Amino acid sequence: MMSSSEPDTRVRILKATWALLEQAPGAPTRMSDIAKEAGISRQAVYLHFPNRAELLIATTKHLDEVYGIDKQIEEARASGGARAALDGFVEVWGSYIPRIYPVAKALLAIRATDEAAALAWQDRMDAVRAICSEIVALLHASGDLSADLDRDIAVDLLWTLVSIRTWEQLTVESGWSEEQYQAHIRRLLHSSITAS
Amino acid sequence: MMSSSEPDTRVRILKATWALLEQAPGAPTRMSDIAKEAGISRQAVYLHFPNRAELLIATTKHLDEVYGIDKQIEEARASGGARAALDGFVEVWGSYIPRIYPVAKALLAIRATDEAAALAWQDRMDAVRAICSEIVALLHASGDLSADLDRDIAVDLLWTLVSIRTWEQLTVESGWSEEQYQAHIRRLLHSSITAS
DNA sequence: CGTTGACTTGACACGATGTCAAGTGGCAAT
DNA sequence: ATTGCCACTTGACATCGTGTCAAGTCAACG
Repeated sequence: MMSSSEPDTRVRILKATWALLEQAPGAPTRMSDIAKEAGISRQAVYLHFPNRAELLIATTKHLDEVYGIDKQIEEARASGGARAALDGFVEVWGSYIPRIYPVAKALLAIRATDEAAALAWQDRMDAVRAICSEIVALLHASGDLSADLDRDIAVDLLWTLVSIRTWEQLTVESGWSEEQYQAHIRRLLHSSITAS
Repeated sequence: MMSSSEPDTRVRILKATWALLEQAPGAPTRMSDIAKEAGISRQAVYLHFPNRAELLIATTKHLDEVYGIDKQIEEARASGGARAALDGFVEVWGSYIPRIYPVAKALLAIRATDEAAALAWQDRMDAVRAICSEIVALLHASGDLSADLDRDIAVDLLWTLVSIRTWEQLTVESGWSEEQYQAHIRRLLHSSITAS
């Protein structure tokens, strides 16, 4: 039987990484810590992931799968009109950010020194930007895009306002609740990128 | 003559740090690189700064002094009415960010592992927030603050929209020019936090 | 002339990543 | 039952950057 060519060790490592980062979002989280949490030796981690960066990248992908974020975003985008799509996106994405934040933060940190991590992050951000672009297109098509706003500019603006960094500043640094974040970002977007 | 109790070595180190970070905003920039750039031995750097974090902190303070940022912000705030103060702040601060960005980026990076760096950064951000708070107070006093915006919320929002992270996303990541950044942030603030 | 102080040289400890080599133990095919 | 494979373990080691320590150089200044 080759039902599972790889046993659940790989997944155990991913879950251990996730758990540790979630427990202490600021902490260093060494490879040895992760191994201990997964109940295996440090070297065994390297049998599954070539290095720390790839492990973190795999962890984010694992999270994407666990919460079917793609599907959720797709549903939000397809629901009702352009403005509803925008609001839906803010809600879905705004609920997702807090869940991935600890892992995203770690990935952002090694991005500075690791090329692969930088590319992986870039990929994710490009995906978010693509969604923003679709929403702006919807707004434009329905005449709901602010008149004095170039479409490319609107995409950049939307992408920045819903970015993880912005979320971080408003919640972690300013103490906003998840509800406050969503409500005020929604209002901010309404007043700045949609037509009055 | 004790005209200079400390010769210019300290300043040479600060300038070397600045120069290296500016040349290659993404690069690692080791202590040995800085020493070489300053034309001294690696150990000599430690005669002036206890560690990497303190060196980076001192470098940012040095930058603040070189460009008298405090004075510029003060001038902008005192010029004309509340809306003029807001615009002036965006201009002064928006011109300053690109200059300090390379050093700020390095400081942000070690913030994760270094307590002192985290505190130093916190201090700087608190100072920016204080300015945002004053501007919101001015807007409120002159009736220029958007009616459906709590004052605290407005401060957080303003602070986030003019943050270095937001600047980073719009210029470095989205390719905006300095002029585009200033113009669109100004417009964004007008449409979202001031009364129509 | 001698002392002081900034700087140099060279060595070292430490912590974390990543690599290498030699096991160990279970499970499966023949 | 024996053989061989495979995931994993154990332990050692190279590397790299930070920070420390100790001894020495050299010029200025009394």
